[in-house]
Amino acid sequence: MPELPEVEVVRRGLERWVAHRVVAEAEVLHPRAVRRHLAGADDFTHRLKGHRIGTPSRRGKYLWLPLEDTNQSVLAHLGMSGQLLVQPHEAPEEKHLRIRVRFADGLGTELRFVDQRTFGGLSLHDNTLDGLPDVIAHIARDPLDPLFDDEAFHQALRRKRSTIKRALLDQSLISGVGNIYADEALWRARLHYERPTAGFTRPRTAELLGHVRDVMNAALAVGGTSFDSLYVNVNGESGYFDRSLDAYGREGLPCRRCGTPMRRRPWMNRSSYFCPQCQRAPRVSS
DNA sequence: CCTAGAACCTGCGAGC
DNA sequence: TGCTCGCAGGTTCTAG
Repeated sequence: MPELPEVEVVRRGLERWVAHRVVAEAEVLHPRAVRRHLAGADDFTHRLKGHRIGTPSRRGKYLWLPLEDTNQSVLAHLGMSGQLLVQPHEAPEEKHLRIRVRFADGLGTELRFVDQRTFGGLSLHDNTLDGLPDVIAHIARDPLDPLFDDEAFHQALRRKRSTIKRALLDQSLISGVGNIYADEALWRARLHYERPTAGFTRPRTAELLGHVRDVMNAALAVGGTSFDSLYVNVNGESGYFDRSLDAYGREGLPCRRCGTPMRRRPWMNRSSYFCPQCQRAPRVSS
């Protein structure tokens, strides 16, 4: 479940159902799921065994499980279709089950990484001094992080010679925003996705960040966005925010503000949804 | 250095 | 019925 609210829903589930348990055995069923663990699948399983899981953390769309009494964490990225599920041992194997982790306790459940498209995966890394897996040191803080620096983000926008949606999706500037929440925040802010970032004023940046935070918090409150069974929490349940989307997926439907039919435009191998009336294209579009 | 675009995967629904 | 095409919530590498 790709974007920040969906990943945070998963993190909370792991905190409740997986934290403080000791790994008995891990099993890698598809090598691609551990490709970011450069030492390979055998090394991954060997190093997990016998360690206790600490409190799960998250930055943007990445989450990680610290291994207590080590300086390492299991890093997880869900990619486009990854799921982390807590399942009873006897539950039938999912079609795209890639990794299984069993625990040394009598709770009767195991952790499963299921991923249809295999863009996601698990890997083990050393932590930096702030307790962050070293390979994601370049990922910016996310907008729900109390230490996110609004002013630094604004200055970064001004320096870029790019457009606003590209910047929102740039995980080294601001993390956790993906295609859905970018379109939602831009609709709320009445900004066209191809607005150049260089001309952003401080109030405009502040307003946009406010909308990013509002839409993510609203989604989080109802368990995230899921259009289908691919995006679920650790118990396999869907969130409800798809009912509250104002832009994403609403091609041809009336804008909820002005009634103008919403449009979809191919953009960066995906789509951008916007209201042609409320979100006017910049005069010089590149 | 920077930015834009393609590549990486599998499956589903629409259209022929 | 069955084929092909376009599309899907992300990241990363390459070309310019």
